[in-house]
Amino acid sequence: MPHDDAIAATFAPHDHQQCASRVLDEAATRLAGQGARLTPVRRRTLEILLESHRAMGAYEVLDRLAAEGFGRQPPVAYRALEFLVTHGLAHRLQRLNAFAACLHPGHDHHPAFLICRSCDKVAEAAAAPIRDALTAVAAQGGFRVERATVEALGLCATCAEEGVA
Amino acid sequence: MPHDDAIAATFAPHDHQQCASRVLDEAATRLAGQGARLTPVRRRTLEILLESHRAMGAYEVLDRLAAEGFGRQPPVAYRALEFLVTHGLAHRLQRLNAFAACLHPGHDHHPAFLICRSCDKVAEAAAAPIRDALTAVAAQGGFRVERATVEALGLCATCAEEGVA
DNA sequence: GTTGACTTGTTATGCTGTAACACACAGAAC
DNA sequence: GTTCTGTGTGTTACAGCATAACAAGTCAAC
Ligand SMILES: [Zn+2]
Ligand SMILES: [Zn+2]
Ligand SMILES: [Zn+2]
Ligand SMILES: [Zn+2]
Repeated sequence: MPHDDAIAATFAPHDHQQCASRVLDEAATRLAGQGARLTPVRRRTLEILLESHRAMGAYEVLDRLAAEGFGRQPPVAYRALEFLVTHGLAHRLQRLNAFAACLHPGHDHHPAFLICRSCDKVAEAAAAPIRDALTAVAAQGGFRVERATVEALGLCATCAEEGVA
Repeated sequence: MPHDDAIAATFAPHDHQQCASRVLDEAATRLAGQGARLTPVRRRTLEILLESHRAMGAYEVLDRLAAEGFGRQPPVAYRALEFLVTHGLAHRLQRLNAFAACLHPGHDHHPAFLICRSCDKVAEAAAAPIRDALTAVAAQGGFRVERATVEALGLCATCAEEGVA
């Protein structure tokens, strides 16, 4: 589960090199434990997503892969992305038709997303309290929630401090 | 705001004829008050959405409109749908790339959606408690939520009673 | 070394959404 | 009543997102 300040850490300036390589290590370890293979395309795709905290469209990822000698047809990117999502290493953002690397693989695989409309960065927030509220409201109507999509658009602390309205 | 049992009412069998015409009346009244025009295409589009409690894709709506003598090109449907969404008479569902009529126009324009995976119907739930939880979690990270997308996939009471797993 | 599961690449196509332009029509200005 | 202006409706053409179906390479297991 993300710490209370995992959100702020995402948006604030930080040693992103270390941030990315930590996630990559965790990902490799995690996959090894599942017997899944982090092949070159898949690894490179994850690295590309990890270059920033933004979400990227599949075709944006594809352009990068193609430029580096991988296939240049859509399924190449979509398959790698689907693999990452399936194994909890990336998330899909419905609002953006885009993908973002998961920053704490192995924890909460259906987090709430906070998308800054100014810097475009995406943070993952603990979904449990939100899911609880949703489940409660739904239960009053006899509805059983199985999966929830929670994506918030707004302004991050860093952008707010810089005076973005 | 939806009543506690507005959710159940959506999924359970009911006098949908009356359900639809009530919404249509409210919509007309509401638009008149805003000086907006419920033209034939727009009205028909809303009626089509109101035929069921399901969400429809823009092209599905377009086919219907075209069959009834309206234009057969995508912008015809997208424009009518955009108008309805802008005026709070319909909602867009991100997960489904689809649109559904708003069942209580004028109340909570950013509800949480409950989508039944069995009967495909969509209900609107009170978003306030969920938004509060989300806002609180985000605030801990310094993030200010402006708009939130909350869409739950699950099973409605009616389908559950019918033994759908 | 052959089998079979998996991965990666391709071509082709389908679904979703928008930009730009032409015309019709209503109400205001004259 | 004519002209102007804004809004609405229709078109063509295109952009962006996603998948189906097939071919060929890899690699461990047998
Ligand atoms: Zn980082
Ligand atoms: Zn920001
Ligand atoms: Zn109804
Ligand atoms: Zn149902």
